[in-house]
Amino acid sequence: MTKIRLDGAALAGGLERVVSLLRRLAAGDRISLTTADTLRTLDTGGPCRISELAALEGVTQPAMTQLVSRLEHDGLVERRSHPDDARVVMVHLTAAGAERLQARREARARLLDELAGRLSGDDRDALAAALPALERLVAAQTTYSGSTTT
Amino acid sequence: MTKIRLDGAALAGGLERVVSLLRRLAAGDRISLTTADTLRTLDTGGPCRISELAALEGVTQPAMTQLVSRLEHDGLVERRSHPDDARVVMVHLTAAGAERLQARREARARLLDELAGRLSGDDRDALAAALPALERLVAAQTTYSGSTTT
DNA sequence: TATTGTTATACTCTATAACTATA
DNA sequence: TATAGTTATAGAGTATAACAATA
Repeated sequence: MTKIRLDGAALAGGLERVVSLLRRLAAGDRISLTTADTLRTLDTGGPCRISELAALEGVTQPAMTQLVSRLEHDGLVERRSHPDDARVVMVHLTAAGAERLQARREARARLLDELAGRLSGDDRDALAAALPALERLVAAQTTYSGSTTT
Repeated sequence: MTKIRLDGAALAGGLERVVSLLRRLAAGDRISLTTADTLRTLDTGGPCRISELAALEGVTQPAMTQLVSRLEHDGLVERRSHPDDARVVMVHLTAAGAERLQARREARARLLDELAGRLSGDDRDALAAALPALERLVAAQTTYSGSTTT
């Protein structure tokens, strides 16, 4: 299509704007980015221990303990014990949590559908074609983790 | 390329993951998302009044007053008076603020370059081709604003 | 009287440090 | 002794309400 080579700076700028966009779309939301992303992690990756969730979300273990406590209080997740190690707490997404996440996604999808409706057909095609690549870009980071020392 | 029609839900899911990715990349950062986005807004849109910044970032006017005070204390922005209306405070990005933003972008660009390096050439092309569309998607929202009542 | 911004106060969320329980 | 998680305390950031200055 284009001969333009992908430039990290351009990509960073584009993604930076995406964050800005989503922040504005989610402005009316009660739920914080960390909270939403934690639910998303549990949804896509399945049950997870506190320490691993903390590492994934880039917060401390105590902070994740409290976040999980809030989510548990709201009925969105459940604490369960690990069968082989009594020290470990496995966090499970509840049906209510999955529903909450789904509702949030649908609301966002409606807004994005509306925005996408203002684009040209070519633009929409370009976005649709890039989604799988975006998926793999994120996967590359997840695999990467470990030496993310700033 | 693909015949797949752009689906708001798929787009929402993809963008959701992008946020997750960038949050993790920025984990070591001192600077918050709101702070970074405020600097970005000033950089791309030029000087701006407090109330407008607050509306753009989805925070209250007092919160923006305090954020601007912190940024001013750090030398990243400057308060100047509006020539025609003495009530208005115009917030200007300083050279130091622009540098800080640039440094953050470059660090991010390096990481993204590294991640993109693990993708196939086709994937990189797809991302490069989608960036202008992404740009226009964000622009559509900016134009939109006003009736974003949840 | 309406608008722009600031100050006062309370609440949420997070980090660091100290602690408990299990391996 | 090391690991997983919790509790205690303090600090950053935000919201609501009350206020000051200008239009």
